[in-house]
Amino acid sequence: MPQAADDNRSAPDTAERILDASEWLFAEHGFDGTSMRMITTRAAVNLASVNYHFGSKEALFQEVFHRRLAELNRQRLEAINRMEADAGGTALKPSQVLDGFFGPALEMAADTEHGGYTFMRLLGRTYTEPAEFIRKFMAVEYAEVVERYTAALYAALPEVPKAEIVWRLHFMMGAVSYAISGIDALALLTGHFDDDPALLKPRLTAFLLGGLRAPLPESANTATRK
Amino acid sequence: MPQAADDNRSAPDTAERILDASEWLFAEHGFDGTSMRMITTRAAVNLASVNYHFGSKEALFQEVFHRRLAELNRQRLEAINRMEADAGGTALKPSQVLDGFFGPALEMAADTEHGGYTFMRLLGRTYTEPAEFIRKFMAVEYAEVVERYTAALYAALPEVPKAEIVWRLHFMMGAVSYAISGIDALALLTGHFDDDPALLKPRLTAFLLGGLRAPLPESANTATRK
DNA sequence: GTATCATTCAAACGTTTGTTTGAATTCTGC
DNA sequence: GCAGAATTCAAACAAACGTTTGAATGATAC
Repeated sequence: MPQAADDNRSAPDTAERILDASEWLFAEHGFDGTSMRMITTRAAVNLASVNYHFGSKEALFQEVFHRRLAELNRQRLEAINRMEADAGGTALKPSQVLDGFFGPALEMAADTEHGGYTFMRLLGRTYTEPAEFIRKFMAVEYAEVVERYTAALYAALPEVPKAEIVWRLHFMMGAVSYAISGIDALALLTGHFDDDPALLKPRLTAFLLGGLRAPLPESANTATRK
Repeated sequence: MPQAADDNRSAPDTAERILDASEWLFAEHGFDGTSMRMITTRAAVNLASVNYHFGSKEALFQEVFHRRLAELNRQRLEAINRMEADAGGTALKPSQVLDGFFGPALEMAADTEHGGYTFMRLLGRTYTEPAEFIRKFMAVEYAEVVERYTAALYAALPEVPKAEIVWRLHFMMGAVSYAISGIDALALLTGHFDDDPALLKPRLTAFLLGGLRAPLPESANTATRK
């Protein structure tokens, strides 16, 4: 057993090396496509050290997510707390809400030096991997943030039915996920891609806002706000 | 060897049973998470019959995709051919282009009886699985359709820079993919989901059109159309 | 009915999988 | 420097992996 599971100071760097190596490998090959030997080889540690430090492959996978998602959602909550305090009881603007929610994710995705980009690629592909144990802890990790931001969107768009907002948030998450993790696929489908990556955020924000504020479909116009 | 690889009449149903079983399993557990024994057990055929009929697990995976994508893209090409013929040289409306491209996919996704929904879930998660051999044949399978539809979008939105259109097409594919394959994830994040699935298409179309026609980001306003 | 093909089957192939073990080593507090 | 805990290490474990084999069964043609 390691001295203390949550104390990063006592464990020199073996655990961290494993996290970094597996983060990249999971993003590249998926959970099942990544073996313990691939991980320990890339991290340059002994094969048994994963089980020693994390207990199992599944537990390691969860820890890879927890490390980043905790920070990501902390930033999101901080952003909405600050914005709502500044607004003093009045509703936020839709663009503010989107910025608070997707901004931290896009910033993390822009960080190619400390693994942020790698993790966001992993996160994108994990949304569509419906493995049981993954979905469970994702729900826990996201619960508070989703509740706060959907409430903020309800207030920001009082004329849009709540069900519509939930759907559009879902669509937006898909668009963002693709924007981050599917760049390779895009390049493959449309030929080469010689564009400035720094332009991603304004491009994406414009697109999301357009979709979020789009006119309601006819079938939804008759629905009452509940 | 089977009598004839492309003659569905001579092979009774073993090959088809394998395709149906593996389609569902690949969607549920991914390529690496699905074993030959899971496939042959679910299809109720002998273990060796996959290699006999398809050659290998990878070749089976490709055939699962080819079977559906060939039909999907055939419909897409038929749709754009018909629309452009009707338009007689004038540019199509953006909503028409989107309908031609995403309509067949959404219809397939609505078919829960013949595996269409299962396949679309599989397709959604496969976009984010960057396995080498998968990306290769996806590019081939999609080449013609993407070329035709991007060209139609260029003509439909002459005031929008081409690079912007390519990006927005990418965003839209992400939104659609999530809309189809990520419903479980959405239900998990936002609580239960008591909504009419038939409303998906109008909801999604409204969102996509809003995003596609959104005002350009400031940073792109200065860019010239190339 | 016999020859010829396609297909199915049970069994085994050699690898690779995640995990465990117990001894060797390194670190920590005194 | 010594006791005791934490960590690393090489080796092994049973189980599962994709694929191959050769004989048994099925269907088709003459």
